[in-house]
Amino acid sequence: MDLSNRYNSKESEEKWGRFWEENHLFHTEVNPDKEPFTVVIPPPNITGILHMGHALNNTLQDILVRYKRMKGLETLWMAGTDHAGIATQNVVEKQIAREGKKRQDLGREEFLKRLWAWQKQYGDTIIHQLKKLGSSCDWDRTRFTMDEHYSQVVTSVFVQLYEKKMIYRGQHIINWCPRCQTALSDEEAEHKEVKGALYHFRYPFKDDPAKYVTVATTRPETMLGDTAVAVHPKDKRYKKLIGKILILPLMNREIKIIADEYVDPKFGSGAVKVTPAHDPNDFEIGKRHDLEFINIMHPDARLNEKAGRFAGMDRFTARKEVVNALKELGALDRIEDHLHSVGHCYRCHTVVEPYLSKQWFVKMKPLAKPAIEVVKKKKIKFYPARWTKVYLNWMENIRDWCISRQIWWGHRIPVWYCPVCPEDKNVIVANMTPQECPRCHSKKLIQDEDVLDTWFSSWLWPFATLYWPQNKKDVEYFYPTSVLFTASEIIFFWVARMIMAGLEFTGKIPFSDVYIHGTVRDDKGQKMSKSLGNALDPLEIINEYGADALRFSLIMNSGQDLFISKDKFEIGRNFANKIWNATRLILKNVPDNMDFQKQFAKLKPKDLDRESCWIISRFHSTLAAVSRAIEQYRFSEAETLIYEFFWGNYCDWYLEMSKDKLAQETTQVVALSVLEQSLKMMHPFMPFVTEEIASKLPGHQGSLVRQSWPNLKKRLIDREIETQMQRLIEIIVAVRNLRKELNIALMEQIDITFSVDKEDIAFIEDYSPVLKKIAKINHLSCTTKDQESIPPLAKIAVVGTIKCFIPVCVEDIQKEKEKIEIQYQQKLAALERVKARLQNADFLQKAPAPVVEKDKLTQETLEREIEELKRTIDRFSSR
RNA sequence: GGGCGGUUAGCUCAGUUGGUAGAGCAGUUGGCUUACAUUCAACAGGCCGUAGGUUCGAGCCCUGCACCGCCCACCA
Repeated sequence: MDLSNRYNSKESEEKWGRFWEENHLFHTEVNPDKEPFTVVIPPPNITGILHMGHALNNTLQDILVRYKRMKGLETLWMAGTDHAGIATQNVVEKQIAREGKKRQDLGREEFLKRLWAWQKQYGDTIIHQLKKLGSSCDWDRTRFTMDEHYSQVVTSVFVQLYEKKMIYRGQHIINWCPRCQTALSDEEAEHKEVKGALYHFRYPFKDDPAKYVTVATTRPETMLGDTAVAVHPKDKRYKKLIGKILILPLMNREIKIIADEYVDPKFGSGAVKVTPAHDPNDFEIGKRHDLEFINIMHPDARLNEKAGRFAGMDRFTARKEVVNALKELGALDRIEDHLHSVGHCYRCHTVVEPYLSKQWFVKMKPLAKPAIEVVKKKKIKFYPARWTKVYLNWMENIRDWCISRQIWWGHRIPVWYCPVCPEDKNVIVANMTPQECPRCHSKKLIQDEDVLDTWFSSWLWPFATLYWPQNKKDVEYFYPTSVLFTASEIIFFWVARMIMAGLEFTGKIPFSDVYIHGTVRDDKGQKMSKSLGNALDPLEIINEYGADALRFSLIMNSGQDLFISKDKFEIGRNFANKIWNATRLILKNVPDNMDFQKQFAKLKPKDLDRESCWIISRFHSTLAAVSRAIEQYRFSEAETLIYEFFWGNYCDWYLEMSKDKLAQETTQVVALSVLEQSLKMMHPFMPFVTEEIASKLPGHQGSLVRQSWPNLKKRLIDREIETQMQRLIEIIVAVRNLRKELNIALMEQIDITFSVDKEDIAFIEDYSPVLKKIAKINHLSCTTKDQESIPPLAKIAVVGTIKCFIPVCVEDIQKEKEKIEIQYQQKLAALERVKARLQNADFLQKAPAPVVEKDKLTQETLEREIEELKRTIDRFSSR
């Protein structure tokens, strides 16, 4: 067979990708004879394209899934995409903004049409990209979070929770994104440390305007909505002032001094301005003291008419203006630098505003309780285990979940309001659009405008994708799923909520293992993102290096967080190429129609040479370790083992030792068998190249996908021979060392003598043929230690108890010595020159710094080299 | 404020029952040996952050400290 000396990744990826898909090799069915293994994909958002995080996440899943499939389990990897409410709506809004339009210009219906069009296009794109990566999902089952059935499940789950009184609607301070113009959950507000300022203001007393109370804030504009000042009830400084009236500057509103335990007397002045409509703590204080709630802001964060003369200003403009105005009034006490954490929208990074509004919430405490239990009882385990604590800590302090979003793209909240019935009795929650109000039979019902949080659908993913609850057969067989792969950022958003939903709705845990992998960063440690311009595009890497190279290299680096630069992908590409070329060597030498598997089965140990026994033993040792590593989710370790075995043992030593025996049938059979078994072992990691190569082996049929994982044969593991071969390798390295020292070319035949203990004579004799061949030894003599006679002028290398030496003649040594002495003198002279230059520079102080630096470096280098040469000369003299 | 992770060769990192420090890349030297220059051979390079402790023995276990990074929290 004639094969190119470079592995062509593009060609075979296209070929095998198509082959797998056309033959539905990843398709799964309920099969009572087989044990099921299920993984659900973390559904990528339909916002755009595959990034490195996806590549890592899906490679990890694919390795395990392909491994389990080969182990004979009925392995379902559920594929799909997420509608990603806010994120997708944002990108489509940007798209129509280019036409100069807003979503309101299109209207809800038209806008949603655009979104569905987007979904059609980008949903397919991302699936296509997952396929290019080699992901072996059951594509026949591909789901989308807004599929009809899936949406029904979302609705029914909402209704269920509502009926259990676990969903409620209420006025609360929520995180509001003024740009997306929607409420966010606490998790969707990312807190970042920001250098801000703490502004101290003076609020004068009504009855004595000369006196005042100092309060502090990081958001001056909110003072326009203040309705009280709070102090700690036991604070001596303020005790007698409680109940007094202050005049709120700029607004000239009378506000009372109230006492509340919340206030920390040690912070600032010990007095707090209270803005119940714009701060969660103040909101609570406001409720406790029955204060007025003044909302001073429009949804887009411009101030409203309640803000007096500041109305219409953006919040940050108003911030400056309020400070200026207070300064003019003499009410500004001081401004301090202040480091504090500020919430940002996780989708558009705008500073979120604590905002009072009416939203839907899920009561989380009752859901969290069993979800804490299952993790504490180790029904669900995190890998690495340290994430358990992170999970538990969050769950134990969980707060209610704001699930309504003021956007259009998503699952519409299944709530209708009757305009006739009174305010608190007008809510109708139903699975289907109700025809009339059950109380007053009015037919003019109005549906809630809002949609549900994206994660309110994602949390059902492990079972809703199986057509729960209708498809009992699939659910019973494939659910609970086996393991979930995700990044740590997603634990709260998704993992925790899936556990709660699984327990609440199916009564079962959704998965038993959670594998948390690292984040992909650039080589400087920054998160990869399009906006930073440091993102490496997986598709570009696939194009340039190949999908297997991408996969292999990513996993190689996946111990913790990954710091990736482009050149890291060479290791995978080179390895794929190495496998390819090893195969070329073998195929060149074996007949096309050889039934090597059958012949291998018939081989007896006595038919085999030592190298063959060794490589077979090494294969099975590696296989055992690789299987164990995969089962324990130690994927990078598994790859290292494979790499060392295939390149370091099979190619570097076995094939080198066997090259000239490849005409012999036994060698052919062993070489081919180990290759074929190795391909199977490597297939989960590098599916394309292994398929391509396997297909070229004699007698090969079909695909590796459904072949079985190599059988571990412990009796073929021979520790003894592995140790012996290790020793032999060390000896060969030592001999090569000698040649290097003596300047003898690698290919030049040499004579060598070994001086060994008596019991090692047999070892040397046994291995002498291969030793002579690999180390290019012409004449090999062996003496025992008691009668050894090493000539005085020999080069000696010691390997354990074995000494090897080559005699050398006096002239050679003399010549070499002279050469080195000349070098030594030259370097010494050079050093003197550099030193002189440096001294001169110091003295005159006019040499530019780089020159001095360079000379210093040169001096260091020279000194090191001189040291080295001196040592060499000493060695010559001691002989 | 609480919690977690890291600190090992110039760079990126392995190092799971505590037993004489490893890989890849970069570097130096030498090889076009018809499988592979996406290669082969050889070399060099580490008080394993710091101070103590446990132990016959610590990169690994315990304690303190320093620096870096991450997460959580109602830090007006």
